[in-house]
This record gives sequence, C-alpha cells and structure tokens, in this order.
Amino acid sequence: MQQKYNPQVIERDAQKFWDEAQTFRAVETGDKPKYYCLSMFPYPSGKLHMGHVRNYTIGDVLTRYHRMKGFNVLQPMGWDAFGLPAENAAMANGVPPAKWTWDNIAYMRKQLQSLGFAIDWSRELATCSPDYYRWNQWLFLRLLEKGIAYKKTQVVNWDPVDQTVLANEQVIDGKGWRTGATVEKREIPGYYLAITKYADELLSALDTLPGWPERVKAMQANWIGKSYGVRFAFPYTLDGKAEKLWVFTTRADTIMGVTFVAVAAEHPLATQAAKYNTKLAGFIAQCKRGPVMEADLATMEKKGMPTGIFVEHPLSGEKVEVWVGNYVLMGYGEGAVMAVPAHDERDFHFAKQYGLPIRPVIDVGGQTFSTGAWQEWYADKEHGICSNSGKYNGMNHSAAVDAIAADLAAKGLGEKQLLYRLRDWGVSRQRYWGCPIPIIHCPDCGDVPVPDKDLPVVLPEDCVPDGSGNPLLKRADFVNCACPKCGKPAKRETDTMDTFVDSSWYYLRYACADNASAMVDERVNYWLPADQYIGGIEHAILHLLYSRFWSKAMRDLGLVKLDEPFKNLLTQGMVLNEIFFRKPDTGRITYYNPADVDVAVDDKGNRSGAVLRADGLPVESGGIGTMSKSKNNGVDPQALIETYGADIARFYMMFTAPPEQTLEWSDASVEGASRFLRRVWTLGYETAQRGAATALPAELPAPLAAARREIHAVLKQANYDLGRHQFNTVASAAMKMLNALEGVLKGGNSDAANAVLREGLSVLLRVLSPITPHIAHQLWRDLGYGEDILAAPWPEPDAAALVENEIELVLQVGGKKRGDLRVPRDAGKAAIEAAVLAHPEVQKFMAGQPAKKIIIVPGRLVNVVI
RNA sequence: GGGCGAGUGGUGAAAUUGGUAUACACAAGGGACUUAAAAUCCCUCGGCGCAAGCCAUACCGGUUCGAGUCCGGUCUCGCCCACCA
Repeated sequence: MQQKYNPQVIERDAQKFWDEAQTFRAVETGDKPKYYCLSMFPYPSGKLHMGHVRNYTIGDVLTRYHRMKGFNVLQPMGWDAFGLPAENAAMANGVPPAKWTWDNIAYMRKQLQSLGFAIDWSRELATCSPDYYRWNQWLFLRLLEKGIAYKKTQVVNWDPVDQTVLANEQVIDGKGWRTGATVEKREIPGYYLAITKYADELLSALDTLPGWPERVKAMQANWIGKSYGVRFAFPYTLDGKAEKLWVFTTRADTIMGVTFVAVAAEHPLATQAAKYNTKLAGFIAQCKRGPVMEADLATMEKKGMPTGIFVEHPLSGEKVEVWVGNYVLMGYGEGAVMAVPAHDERDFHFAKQYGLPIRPVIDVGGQTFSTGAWQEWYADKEHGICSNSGKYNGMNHSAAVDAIAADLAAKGLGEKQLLYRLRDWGVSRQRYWGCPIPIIHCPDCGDVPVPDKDLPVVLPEDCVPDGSGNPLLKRADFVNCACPKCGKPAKRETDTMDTFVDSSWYYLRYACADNASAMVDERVNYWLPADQYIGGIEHAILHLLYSRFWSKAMRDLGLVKLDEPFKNLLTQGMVLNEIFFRKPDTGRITYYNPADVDVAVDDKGNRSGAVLRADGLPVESGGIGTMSKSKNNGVDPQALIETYGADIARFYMMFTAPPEQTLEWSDASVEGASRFLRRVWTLGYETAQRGAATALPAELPAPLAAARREIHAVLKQANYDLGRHQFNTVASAAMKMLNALEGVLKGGNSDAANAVLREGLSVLLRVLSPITPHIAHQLWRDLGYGEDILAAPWPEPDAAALVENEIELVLQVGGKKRGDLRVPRDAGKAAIEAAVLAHPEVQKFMAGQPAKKIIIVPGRLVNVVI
C-alpha cells in the first residue's frame, strides 16, 4: 500500500475496475426496488463547465447511495446534441456542425468518465443521431393523426440573429432566450403542438408532485395561467351587416360600468375601421412596430384612438364606442376587452387620458369613489357589492357573475369560460442543425406526411451553414423528392424541429436505447417515472413543462403507462465566482480571471484589496456572479481534475454548499478538501500498518467508548441528512468521523483501539464512498474489508454504541443557560429535580426564590421557572 | 405591479418536531518541527468587559418557562412572471 495519497493512480485503477466488472450496467430485475436517477443531459458545447460537474456529482452521490442501500439503480447519460451553437461554430470555423458536435461529445464523454460517475454508458444516446430522432418524426406523425400537431400561419416571435421562430416561453423581456436579440413580429406558417389541450391536466397534476420544489410548481401554474371568466359579445351593425364583438372578462360583475370597448391594434375590427381612416391606420402601424414584450411595457404610456364604430351594450343596449388601445393584447382572450374605468386600473388611466366617462358600479364598504387618483380598493372584488347596476344591485362578485352570465346566455350573447394563458407550442424552426419535420409538399396533394417506412428523414451531415438562411434550401438532393401519394415531383419540408422536442422524451429512451424497431417498450414502464431528476432552475418552465406534456401525449397514444415523468425534482444552485475588472477612463471594461488576481487581507482576515498578479496594480471588485465567459470568472473543471483529481473536486462541490443553494468558488476551500482526503488516506495507511484487528471487546475504556459513540451518532445524523439531500453536512459528518478516529489513533496502540479504528474506518469509507468513490474503493481493498465497497451494505448506527451511562443536561434558570449537570441515564424526575435545585449555579440565580415550575426535556435540558 | 425565496462570525455554512446559537470547514493570529520553505501537528478565534457577567441569528413588536425556528409589522437582497382583462 502506498504511503502517500496519489489520486491520479487511485482514480485510474478504480475506474478500470468498474469498467472491467461492468459495475454500472443496469438490468431490469424484479428482486430489488428500482431507482432511476436522472440528470439533465448536457449540450455538447465543447467541454464541461462547473455547473455540469455539480449537477452530475449530485446525481452520482444519490446513485451510489441508493445502490448501497439495496436499490436496482439506473443512471444514464446522453447528449442534447442539436442546436444553434453548432451552426455558429460551423460558420466561425468552416466545420460541419455534425463533426463539431461529435468531436465535442467524444471529449466531454472522456471528461465525465474521468470524474468516475456511475453511469451505464451502454444506454448513451445523442439526439442528433438518426436512431434517436427518427422517433421524433414517428411520434410527430402520430400527433398529426390525432390532431395534436397541426399547421397554421401565425404571427410569431422572430429572432433576427438566429433567423428563427421562438416560442413565447423562449422570449424573455422581449429578447431571444439564447441570443438576447430584440424579437420581431412576423407572420409565417409552421407546425404547432396543442399543448393547450393538456393545460388543465398540466395544472391540476402539479398537486400530484409533492417531490417537486414549490417554486417550480408555482412558476408552471403561473405560466399555464388559468382564469375563470365570461366570454360575451357586443352586437353592432357594420355596412348593413349584423356583427358581434367578443370580449373576455373575469369581472362580469362590473359589466354595467362599461363606458367603452378597447381592441388590440391587430384586431380585425381595427383593421376594418382603418380602411377609411388614414390617421387610425397610421396609429395601428405604429403599435405593430412597437416592442413585443418589453419589460417596461407595463409602465408604458397608454395610447389609443377611437375607431368611430359604436357597439351595443349586451344588457343595457346603450351605445359604446370602440377604441384601439396599445394596452390590449391580441394573443390573449379575444384581443378585445370591455373597459370599466371605475374598476380596472388600466381602463382608468386610459379613460382619464382621453376624457372618457367613468361610472362606478361596485360599492366597497361604503367608501366614496373619486376620479382623482386610482385607489387599490376600486378593483376589490372580494368585498365589492354591485350598485348602480339595476337588477344586480346588492349582489357580491360570484352571485353577480352567475346572474350576468345567465342573462347573457339567454340572449345568446355569452357564456362562462375557462381561459388559459398557455399558448400552443410552435415547433418549426428555420434552422439546419435539427430534426427534419417529416412532411413533403406536393403541388397536387398538398402537405403529405412521410410514410413510416421511409423514416427517418435523414439530415445531411456535411452541410456548412454560412449565415444566409437554412442551408437545406440549397440541397437539391434533400429537397427534391417524389410525393408519397401521387409519385409526382415534390419538395421536402426544410424546417426542423425545436430542440426542446428532442429533450422532451430522452429520459424515456434511456430505458430502451437499443430498441431499433420501436420508440419505447415495456422497459420504459419498469424504469419510469424517474425517481429523481436533477438540473438547473432555468428549465423550470420550458423543458419541464414540455416533457410533462410529451409524456402525457404518449400515454394517450397508448405508448407508455405514465402520468408524470419525474417523481422528484432537485434544482441545483448555480456555481458563482468573484468578478474583477478595470474600467479605464476611456475604453471598455476589462474583466480579469480571479485566478490571476491576488487578494490581500488584513490581520483580522478582512479583505483589504486586490491586485492583478501580472502587474501588481489594483483591480476593482465586481462582486460575485455566475461563472461566465463575459465576466471572465470561470474555472475550468479540467484543470481542477488534473491538479487535484476527481474525488477532491467532487468532495469540494458537495461540502461547500447544500445542493439547491448557489455555490461560491474558493481556491482555498478546494485546498481544504484536498487536505481532508490526504488525512483520510494517512489514517487508512496507519491503520493498515497496525495489521488485522481483533473483535470489538464487550467493554471499552471510556475514551474509546466515547469515540465509538461519536462515530455512530454522527452516522445517524449523516443518514438523516442523506435522506433529505443535504450533502454538505454528510461531508461534515465524514470530517467529524475522521477527527474522532485520528484521536483513537493517537490514543495508543491496543487491541481495543485497533478494533474501534477498524470499525470506524469501515463506516467512514462507506459514508464517503458516494462522494469520493475512488479513495473509498482503494482503501476498502487495501484494508481488506472486501473486493468492492459498492457491494457492501450501507452502514447503520449501532444502538448499543449510542447508549451512555451518564448523560449531560443543560441547566437553565428562567430560560437562560446557567450550567451543566451529569446524571445517570435512568435518573427519575424526582432525582433530577433534587440534583438541579442543589446545584450551586442554579441556587445562585434563583436567589432564594421558590421554583414555580421545573421543566425537564428528557436527555436535553432542565429549566427552572421562578 | 404580482408570485416565490432568503437575510446567522472575517468567509462558506450548521442547528430534525420551539430546547446548549455559531457544528464542520476556510481565512487569520500564535507556537512546534526544519538550515529554510513546503507539508504536518498543537493552541486561539462572535462582540463588549479585569471579572462576575452582559449583548448578539436584518429591524420592531407578540406568543412561550424557553424563539434563528411560530405569529404580526418594517427594511434589504435575490429569482421568476408581468398592460393576461
């Protein structure tokens, strides 16, 4: 056995052992409970970043822990391999996206393997492989048959940099989620998936997911956005024809307060009115040019213009004018709203701006309405009672809505409606590096689905995009084909699918990645749902909502027996680092990598300044932020692994912060992790030098009993912490065990000491093995515990070791700590009370007053109330 | 504007149902070993105070024998959504 800890050699040997024994190959067997541990698969961008290391270490700890706890474990890995960065890299380097992607996968796979993750690599998949994406196409055709997938022309969000369409979810603050470019509106045909048909289930089923973080569920519920309301119409006559202007409202109880109607600039009525009104046409054009969804839209000035068209109030018959308003959204409800300035803040400001009438019809606790400034209570529907509303007077919100909806229904002018904010998911992308949409356009037959026997529609892999649109358009060999129906020349669809399609079902395919004849098989029903899903919070809405939808759609096609794909969700925190920069008077900010900066501290350990090592001159601190290229504050995991080894990197990641919290990078703390593992190795070495130990004696000397008690007490806590995924304190527990065992080692060489040492070390190594598997594997073998620590059972605390003959109670007088008291383990209430009252410190603070009450918390404390 | 979450030493953080606040580390300071350095080991380490002791979990109040934890209010920060009718 080596005296010095040598991570490189140990890790190479351990990985070779696992590889040769095919330790992580998962098999579907029924004699153990299954545990499917899934981490979000990476985009093969080139090399791993710290976020990946953290994500997959969390998954690996859970995987190895459950394996030792007796579960049949699956931990797969794959590649989210389609997407724009490959095209951008291709443009920059002239390399085809396919080659770039596959090269990256090869490199990153090696990196993952060097971290020693317990992955079943036989199930590896890449979404850019035809074996995978053919099933995207196959399922798309099934969804088309069921009407879940359909084609329509719609105003879409257009990313001018990526030259592609974005879903609403992919537009953040009016900018593309990937490029940050300001999104434009465009009208183009594309394929859509009717996720809205599942809106209700996607919302209500959130209640069946107790293992998901509340905030993720809140974000999804918010995104689905369910509203109960009334859809109704304002009748009118235009060019001699009877028409209806439909609106949606959640405040039908305020209907008698309507003083005008507002429509969106894109509304057909606005278009019609603008035909003979050039001023209005100009205003509409200006609105359409305006920002799509800017963050300050909410505070933007309310602008509008009358259309000159009057409609009839459906209940009072009164004439009200229709206005075009820049605050009305075409995409929600009917693109038109009834305006009740007295009880809606937006309508209120609009009415005041244009001098429109304001008519209060809701009474809230007799407060007096005034048109001066908007008051919160004007919109209070909880406490509002209808007034000035004829037959509805005196009704509360829900009674009035019911009565008004009934009256509207009787006239054939409306009904109650459930409305969702969620929109259907547009999946067409005008990009090359994605899954081809399996459709052929025939001049005679129209849009014809590619027959199943012709799948997959293979994407040519040798294209090099040049930035001038989709290169597939120039590929005659791809585009030109025969119509499957009539056989005449036809053109293939060149749009590809949104990459979120690829990632919506990959977790199913891991269960049956080798099946060449079906998308899924019975094995999916064995492994799914995933017992644990781990990934970044940034996927709280997009990926997780699409995946839930996709698996429900597959369930309804009879392909899987599955309501929800992910039973438990862990959203890991980001990895942060310090930011240092200089800002010259002229010119741009330069960011300096923290590794190149020396931080000075004063003698109290407080930071006193930072200088760039290269020139010794000061740099400014920009605080702490996510590791990113733009802030030049990234740390390359490869350097970390090469310098310290996988175990130290993994231990550092787990020890520094709980998994869900942000993790601040610290070189000094990495050094601390390294010191700890060196000490563990030394302890193992010293213990091995002492040779085989005898069995634990029945009676141990006090210091050894105390050390053994410490080990088992800490183990008990560690097991509890593992159960709640608080791995930082599990790492702390390992440190405490090491401290106790080093004490035993220093305490002398005896049979009893060696027995305690041997037992304690076997506990320590097993607790450590999910976090630092390589060193645990090697020491387990070197100390002769067995062939493979992974085959050992997870340690459980020995109740006998925890028993103490004497326990220490904390003494309190009036809730303040005043001393300690040692009493026999089985001391009765009376004996404790007598001992406490006789205690000098207690007597001193009681100052002769009688004890009103003595509270005894068994095994913990005694509080004397005076 | 709406929703969710968080504020504990110089730093990362701990404290399971209310029961010894600051575990475990990092940094810092002192010491041992060494020709020296690294490594390693030992000691100190919330604040004030000579001490007894007092004060400290963002701030103010409440409940309780006892509050970091529960309740009410305030402030600050972070994230998500946002003219959604």
